[in-house]
Amino acid sequence: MQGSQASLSLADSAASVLREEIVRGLAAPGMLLAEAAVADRLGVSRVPVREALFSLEREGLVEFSATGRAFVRELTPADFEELFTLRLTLEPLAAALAAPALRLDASALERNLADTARAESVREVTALDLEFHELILAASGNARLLKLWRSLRGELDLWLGRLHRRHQSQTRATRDQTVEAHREIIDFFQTRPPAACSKLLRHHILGWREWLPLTQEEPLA
Amino acid sequence: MQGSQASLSLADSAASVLREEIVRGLAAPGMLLAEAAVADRLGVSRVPVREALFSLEREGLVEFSATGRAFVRELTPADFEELFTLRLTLEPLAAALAAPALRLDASALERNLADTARAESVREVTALDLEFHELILAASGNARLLKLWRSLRGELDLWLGRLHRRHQSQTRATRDQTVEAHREIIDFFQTRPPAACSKLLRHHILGWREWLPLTQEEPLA
DNA sequence: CTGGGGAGAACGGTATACCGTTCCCGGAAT
DNA sequence: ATTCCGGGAACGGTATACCGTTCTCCCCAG
Repeated sequence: MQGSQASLSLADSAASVLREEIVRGLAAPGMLLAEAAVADRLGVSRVPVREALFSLEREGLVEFSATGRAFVRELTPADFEELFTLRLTLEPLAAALAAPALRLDASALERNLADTARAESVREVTALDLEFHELILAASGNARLLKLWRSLRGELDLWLGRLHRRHQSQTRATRDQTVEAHREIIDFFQTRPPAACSKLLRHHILGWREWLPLTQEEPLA
Repeated sequence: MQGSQASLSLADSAASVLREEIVRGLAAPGMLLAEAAVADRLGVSRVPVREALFSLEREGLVEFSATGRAFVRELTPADFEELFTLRLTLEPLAAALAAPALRLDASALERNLADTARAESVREVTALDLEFHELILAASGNARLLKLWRSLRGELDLWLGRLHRRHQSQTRATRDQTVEAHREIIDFFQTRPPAACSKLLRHHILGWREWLPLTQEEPLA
């Protein structure tokens, strides 16, 4: 599956365009996203843009000033810590809940893993990595849990994009490491009880943070 | 700081009105909330109503059909289980994170407790109860954690409103029980380590669920 | 009585326009 | 040079209008 577009509404496609621009770093952090300007640039009216901005706010990519102006989100190391803490809580829970279902059918995870093994850029690996985790959340059967996780995903994309842009990560090493770790996770789901899967996820995320090229440099202009 | 109103926007006030109607049960579950009809009724245009509906969707009080029509949320017992599971995860985490701050200053919790002791209706107790928990989330220092919890609060209000409307709960018993439990929680924060506070919150929530007059009757027309 | 089809009403998506507020920059006073 | 102030441009909040789609209900055929 690659499509996922299906966004017939201008609001959705406007959100897609802006999301892409923000995550790729084409829109500088702190930059004003004036409704009229964006609308003009995208060739639509302000209404869909307005909705798109609200969506992006929910995703954490945009923040509003007290007077209602939208800006590209600024990220601080503290923000990352918050995200990390929440992943560390939500994902092990999801793993425990999803274990029974994934024991019966881990084919979606397997497909993702196969795709990851073929990935040819860090960007691709990162996207598939997040997708892998989202599959576990989805398999948890708790729709709200998945929704909460998704509300964090935009910021995650943003962070990873910035980090990897700054540090030219090694594609091969990144990919192999990801594949190996995910392989182990799938095997756990197939053979170990839910509690073990939960703990493994926790360690996986701890390791993920360890591995990230985190530095407290300036927020990147 | 006491205000917090400041909602000059029609969108916000429209959301408030609708929220109140939904939580109080004046708007039946499944009822269509047509933009034009609501706008007409509230004496505003469709634009602010539209935004209000999106806000309420984020709060879980409204759901959209595939074609974009807004309906008052229908709740099933499974929905409640999801909420319960998430509280059971998020709140102990928040308690652990908030413990250091609350050890230094639990005055907000104390004030809430005093108010609760004076409450004269189940509705009041319930509102103050949720407020108590939200104070802990706020004290965790993790803004996103608080945001996640808040995104569940609307549904919680909705559930509790329905349950208590159906079962005429005893005000005095409810209040005394709540005060006692919250008293213990505050004391833990003052004297025990974060891990103990975390566990207590977990038990508190387990007890809360136990106590609720849950029944699998029809979804209540 | 039941199922299918069509017409009209209902509804949401979007464009455009207006208004009050906020923002920003330059000039004047210190 | 710095601060304060004012005015015009920029921006968001809202109202209104139009259009295509979806719903709904009734009528007709079986």
